[in-house]
Amino acid sequence: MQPKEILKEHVGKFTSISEEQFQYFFSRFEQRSYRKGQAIITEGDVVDQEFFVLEGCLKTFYINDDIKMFILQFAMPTWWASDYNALYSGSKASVNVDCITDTEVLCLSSKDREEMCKESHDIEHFFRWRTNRGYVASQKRLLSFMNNNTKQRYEELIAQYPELYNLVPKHLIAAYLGVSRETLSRLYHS
Amino acid sequence: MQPKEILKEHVGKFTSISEEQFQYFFSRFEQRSYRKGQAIITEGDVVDQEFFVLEGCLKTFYINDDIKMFILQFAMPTWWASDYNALYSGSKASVNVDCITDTEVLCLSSKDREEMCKESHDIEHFFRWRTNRGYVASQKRLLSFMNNNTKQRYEELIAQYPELYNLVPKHLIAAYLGVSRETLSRLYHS
DNA sequence: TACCGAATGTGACATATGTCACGTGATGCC
DNA sequence: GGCATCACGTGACATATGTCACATTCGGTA
Repeated sequence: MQPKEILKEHVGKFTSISEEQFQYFFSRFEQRSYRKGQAIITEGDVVDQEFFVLEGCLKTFYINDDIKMFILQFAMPTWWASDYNALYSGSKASVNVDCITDTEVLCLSSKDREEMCKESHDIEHFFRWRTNRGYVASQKRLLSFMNNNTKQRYEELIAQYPELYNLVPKHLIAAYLGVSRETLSRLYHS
Repeated sequence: MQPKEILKEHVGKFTSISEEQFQYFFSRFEQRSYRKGQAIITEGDVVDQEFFVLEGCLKTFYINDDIKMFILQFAMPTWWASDYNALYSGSKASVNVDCITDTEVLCLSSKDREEMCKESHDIEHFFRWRTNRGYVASQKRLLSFMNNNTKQRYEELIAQYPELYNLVPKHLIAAYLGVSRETLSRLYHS
């Protein structure tokens, strides 16, 4: 499927906009290719863009003072990634985004997003529902963190994204679940 | 401060709308009073309203199969509370909302929210930014869960809401932090 | 081919946390 | 006044998890 169609199908899930308006919407995105391992956002960067994944897989992560990595999100196709705290507040990035595999994204600047939201009620509607969905997903993950043990969270993750099992090294899965790689390993080998 | 002024100041933080439009916005809310301990949303309910806290304190919580409570949010004045998963998806409530103290809220139905968002671009803009803020707060809490230990999370919470220290029983603080009340107690008594 | 580094598994041990039990003090209600 | 309930602290112990150390496997590369 072409990038334009992927985005259109995604937008169509939340709102109905005219073909003409979609063309305009799409024209504001810039397509980019990244290689496996490449960084997209690094801690301390000025963040003025967000990324819609067409193909491949990104991770959003945080490195603490003890050099431990925590993964906030794996961004699979049709998911958005950025440092939204920095993006919305104008502060410097406190999290990193990089590529787990070769990845194709559509990139949208904050300036373009806000301009389009101002010009078009429909587009603002789309972004409201996109964030609604993100908020609910984030709340669900929080609840899962408190309520489920590591094994349950692992199985939940793999059930939701079976492709992660072969795509992503286990120590990254562990960093997403918030446990050490040893603990994850012992979950299903003892 | 009057309810109308509290809401107006809150809305003004995210968007600038005309006095006339704000009057209309406000007219769609219904003010309600609840008593300490009273339930506002119970698991299994149909959820078609959200609540803006004017005064007092709510908690949003989940009870798991082992009858353990996990608190997703304390809703202080000018915060919103509901089961947003249920509210946005139309499913039945999976979380509960009740009153920690006597509480005054402004209540808005989903129907009214969506009607107003459709009628008014400015109001849709407001709700987009409200959810943006909620999303960022949720992400921060998730990160805090993974990165900080219980003591750090406790101090972070009290620094953010000093009034909680005297307002809320310690076992509820523990349920927010995701630890047992005994563990919380030992944090600062041993 | 030989070597290196990354990913993974696993044993040993320390630490954090949960669970259960019990005691105390404060509060509210009959 | 007396009783029940709740909030809270704390000791004892089990369990889960982190940390450190080391071995193995596998791909990629010189």
